[in-house]
Amino acid sequence: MIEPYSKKKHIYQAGAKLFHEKGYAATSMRELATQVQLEVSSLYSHINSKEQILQAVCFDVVKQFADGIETIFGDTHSAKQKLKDIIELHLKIITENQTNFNVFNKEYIHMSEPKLSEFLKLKKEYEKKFISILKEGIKLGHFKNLDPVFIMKTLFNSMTWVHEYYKPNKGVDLDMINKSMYKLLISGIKKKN
Amino acid sequence: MIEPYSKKKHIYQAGAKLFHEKGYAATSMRELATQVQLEVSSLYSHINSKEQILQAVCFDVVKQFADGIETIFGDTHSAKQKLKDIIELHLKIITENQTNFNVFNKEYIHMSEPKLSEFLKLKKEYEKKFISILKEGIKLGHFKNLDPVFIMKTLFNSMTWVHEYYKPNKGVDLDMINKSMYKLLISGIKKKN
DNA sequence: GTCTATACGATGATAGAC
DNA sequence: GTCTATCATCGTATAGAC
Repeated sequence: MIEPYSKKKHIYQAGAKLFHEKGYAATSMRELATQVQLEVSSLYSHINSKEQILQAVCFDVVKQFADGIETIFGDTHSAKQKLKDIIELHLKIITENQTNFNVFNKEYIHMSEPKLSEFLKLKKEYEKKFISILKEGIKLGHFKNLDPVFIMKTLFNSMTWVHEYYKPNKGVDLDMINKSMYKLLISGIKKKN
Repeated sequence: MIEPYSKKKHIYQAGAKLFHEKGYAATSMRELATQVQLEVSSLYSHINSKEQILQAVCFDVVKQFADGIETIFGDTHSAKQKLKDIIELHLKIITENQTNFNVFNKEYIHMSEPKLSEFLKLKKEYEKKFISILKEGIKLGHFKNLDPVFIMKTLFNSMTWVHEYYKPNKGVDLDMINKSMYKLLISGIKKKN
């Protein structure tokens, strides 16, 4: 293996899993220690604090969003194509980081300052680019004339649950989810006649 | 006042607010006591446990959903009209119970058995009625032929954030949100040409 | 109903031996 | 790096005086 087995990584992953299942505040270091078969105190040879694990997860995910939107934002496609790419980006991140995305989405609030503000800043920058793409599409008359913030929030939240649905070994793959979600979000529930 | 001031109700409301702001597990009884200007021990003259507050909130909201969908399910409207009513029901519950809805949506997991199972049963029953309405609309060719579970989950989550947007004193009222959301969900982001 | 006092287990984190 | 032992604090909840 290029990447050698790392106990540190193991602790981070087990931590994220517990945060996902029970919530950050309800997860104890003792439980995490049990999961990775160490005594509690031994954890601290690998990490500095419980919150450090949360920070790593949240920043990892928010950076994936930031990088993704920067690429989309920077290229020369139409607003319509960019929106399609954004939906694809979301679904890719959510399905590829099921555990981490959930922690990012629900538990970030438990970070303390100054990390919390740093995190929120990255999130805000992402949203600004998202909104400006929506604005462009509205201006060009391709998207409905609704508040872009309203559209963005609706879109973002509409996709937050898909990790529950994603079962790649049972025939529910990313491509199928992409197509269904795109149809639903772009042209709505109503069937054309 | 018809409804006399009740310290018990005050405690429940303050509790829900804290659960909403900090999460159930991260909220302490000491903090709640401070909020309602009592000593911790005095709280227990009004409530039996912290979890009791969570239970009250979660069951209150899930019953609003259950009652609402039963009415919609039982009447003679078309599937299209029923779906419109469901969207309206969601938005009404979310905006009228901003704090409680959030706790219901994010913190229910912290209930212990057997209350948790009881709660999940009510939620499931609600979802079944929702799905059967979607199935009917699909069968009649009014809705797109997508997995009704996929549609339901997307719809539900797309609306979970609107309490952040609802500012009735600043011109953002329920009627406006209803119209925007209906447009967006039924016919999508794409503008007709 | 509210208080003071307290029970007592769980919490995140550290010290120091090996 | 891992352990045992321990710390200080906080958690929910109770007992009993007033």
